[in-house]
Parts: sequence; C-alpha cells; structure tokens
Amino acid sequence: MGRGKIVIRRIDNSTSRQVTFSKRRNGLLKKAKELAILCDAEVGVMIFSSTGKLYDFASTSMRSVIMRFNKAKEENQPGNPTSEVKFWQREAAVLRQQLQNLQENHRQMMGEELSVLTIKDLQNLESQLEMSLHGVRMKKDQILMHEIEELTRKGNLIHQENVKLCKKVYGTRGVNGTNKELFLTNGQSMEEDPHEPVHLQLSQPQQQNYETSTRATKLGLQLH
Amino acid sequence: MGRGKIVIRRIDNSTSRQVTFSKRRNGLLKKAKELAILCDAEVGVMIFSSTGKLYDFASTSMRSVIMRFNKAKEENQPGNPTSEVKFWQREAAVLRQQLQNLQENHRQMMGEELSVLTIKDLQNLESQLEMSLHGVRMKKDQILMHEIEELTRKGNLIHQENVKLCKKVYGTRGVNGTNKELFLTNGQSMEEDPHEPVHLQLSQPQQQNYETSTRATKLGLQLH
DNA sequence: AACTATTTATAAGA
DNA sequence: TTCTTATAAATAGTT
Repeated sequence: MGRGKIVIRRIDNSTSRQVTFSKRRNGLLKKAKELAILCDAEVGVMIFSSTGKLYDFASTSMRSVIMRFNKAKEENQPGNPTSEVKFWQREAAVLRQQLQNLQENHRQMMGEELSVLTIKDLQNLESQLEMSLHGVRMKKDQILMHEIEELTRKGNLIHQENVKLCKKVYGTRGVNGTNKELFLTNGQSMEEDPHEPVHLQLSQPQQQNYETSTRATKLGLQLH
Repeated sequence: MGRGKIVIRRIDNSTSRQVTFSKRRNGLLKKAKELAILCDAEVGVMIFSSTGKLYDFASTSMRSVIMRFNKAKEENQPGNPTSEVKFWQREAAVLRQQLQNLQENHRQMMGEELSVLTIKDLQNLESQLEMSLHGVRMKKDQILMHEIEELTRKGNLIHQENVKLCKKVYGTRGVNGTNKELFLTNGQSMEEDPHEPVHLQLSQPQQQNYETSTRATKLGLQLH
C-alpha cells in the first residue's frame, strides 16, 4: 500500500529500513489498539528494532498479558530464575554457534581456509565472488559517475559565474581587451580567484556509518 | 477501510464483533510478520479474544521476546539471583553484536547492502574480493592439476598393465599379429576391458566437511 | 465465505 | 523526522 508494490523480504538499504520500521511499527501498534477496543480483546505487542530498542503496547498491562499467555501455554513463569539462566545460556550457545558458522564462511570468502573445500564448493565460492565483485564495481561506477555529473554541473555554474563577474569587472572597459582569454579558461586559474562565488566541494555520499570504514581491521572477533 | 467509516469503540453487535475480530486479528498478525521480516525486528504479538482464546505470533519465539522484554524493562523482582542471569545476558548481547557486525560484513561481501559504503569502502571491498577470487582460483586450479596428474599416473599404470596382459594373452602367438593397435590405443576401449586391474577412481580431495557444501543456503542466520 | 466500495496504510520522493 | 501523494492493502458492510 504505497507508491509501489514491495516483496516481503529484509530491506537492504538501512535508511529506508529504518523509515519503514518507524511507519509500520506505528501502524502495528495502532492496529493492536483498535483491535483491543473494537473487539474487546486483550492484546499485547512487543517490538524490538534491529538496534535493540523496545516498543510495546498492551491493552491491559504487559504483565497481565504475559501471565495469561504463560497460563494458556501452561509453561513455566519467565520470572523463574533457574529457567531464565538456562534460557540465556542456550541463547548464548546458539549465538556462538551461528557466529562460528558465519566466521568460517567469512574466512572462506576472504580466500582463507580453502583446503577444507571440495571442487564444487570452490566453484560455488568463485562464482559468488564474481557476482559480488560485479555488484561492487557497478555500485562504485554508479557513485563515481554521479560525482562526475555533480562536479561538471558545479563547474559549469562556476564558469557562468566567472563569466558574469568578468563582464562586470572588465565589461565596461571594452570587450575586446587583453582579458579575453579569461572568459575561455576554466582551469587552474580558478582556485586562485579569491572572489570564487560557488562553494565547490565533493558531495561525500553516505558518510554516515563509521564502522564499515574500518572493515579490514574491525572483525577480529573472538569466541569465548 | 471498508464500505463505511467506523469509530473506534467496542462493537455492540456480538456477531459483527466476532467477524471483525477474525479479520483484524489476521491483519494484525500478518502485519507483525511483515514488520519482522522487512525491518529485521524481533516482534511478539499476543491476542486473547473476548472468549479467552489465544492467538499469537513471534518472529523468533515468544519465550525469547518475553525474556528480552523483561530485560529491557529491567523490572526484575528484587532478590533474585540476578548476577548469573546478568552475566549470560551480557554474554548474549556481546555475541549478538559480533554476529550483527559479521553479518553486515558478510552481506557486503555478497554484494548486498552496498548503499551504506563510501567509495573508499567499495574500493577496499573490490580489492578484497579480487584477492579472494584469485586465491580461490589458485586453489581450484591446484586441485584440478593434482587430479589430472593422478589420472595420468593411473592411466599410465593401467596402460602398462594392459600391455603386460596383452603380452601374456597374445604374446606367445606372435608379436606382429592383428592386435598390434591394442598396444597403442589408450582410449575408449579401455573401460570395456573386464580384466582392468587398477582401480580407477577420482581421489576426491578433502570430502570431510559436509556443511560447507551447502554454503549458499545454510547461512540463514537470525538474530534474536 | 465471497465480494467490492471505501477507507486506511504506506512506499517513494522531498 | 515529517509531509505529501499515488497506489497498494485492509476491511466494513453486504450478499
């Protein structure tokens, strides 16, 4: 329900994932409230963003909802300390295993630990790397092209400005003077002009996430 | 969103309240699923109908969601042995963070989520992928070369064996008979020889780890 | 359970 | 984040 149809799969772009999260989270909470009121139901909703922030709604109280849930499921109380410890232990174990799997995979994608792979594995890995490389190059070229366009545009603006200024400064003294070449060069002399009117600078695309800049060194993860 | 606008207040008519409950309940659960998938969020929804029936959804498990909720609310009962729980919670948090970092990195190595990267990042990624690709190809070639060597060696062995056998069978009847060409061909006729003495088979190098064969599909990791 | 006229949610773009 | 708007999706009332 928007400008375009979307498929339900993780949104890659982090910004639009965040925006969508914000919108849909509100939508979900609103709907939960409406359902509770319209239909006289007891409703509880808990949402954790990917950054770990909690958003929740309970028509009565979450405590009540959870108690009722536990009762309905005939499970042990989540407040039970023993089971809680066990839960977190299991959680940690699962996460550790996932991390280990992913780490092995990552090493292989980095061209390490290849000895354990079969020819088939290596072929799959090779074509995956080729695809990734292709994608990365596309993206890079795209950004560079965009930057060139920007620069060209700004350069033209500066040039126009320059022409105007030259006309103002020298135009009254006669057009066919000694300054004619100033109108044509758009090069080195530019930076030395103290009257440069347009602020020329690269439009640093996506500088927001600092972490990934240190991608090569950051991932020294350790399993405990 | 229907034939007419409604105000959000308890629906008096019991039948239409029931019908609306059924429709909106499904809607809410669907939306919860979509939010979890689209935005990589952990979502839990619990709904009790006015008749007391439970309907629920959890993107991971309700247990996990409730645990996380309790942790976020930090409203643990005073007097429970929290230190152990806290230890494991911290452990899980650290692991989750590491997994998330590695996952982001992995996605980028798979050519996804490139929008957040700067030109510099992309260049680093590109050269990393090139290096990996080079390493993988080296390894693959190495294995293939080795296999070819093996095959050649075994082929030669077979051929020698064959020559010996031929000599035994036909050698006494005269060397310059009609079977001369058998000594020279080392091709298709080979496999049809029922007396083939050397066991010819590929030396499947490193077949031990099964997991990595399913590398493309295995890594559907989820963060709880 | 279907249908469908409307309302509502929201994707995309500023 | 918030606004706008075109469009997709949900659903209220009806059959």
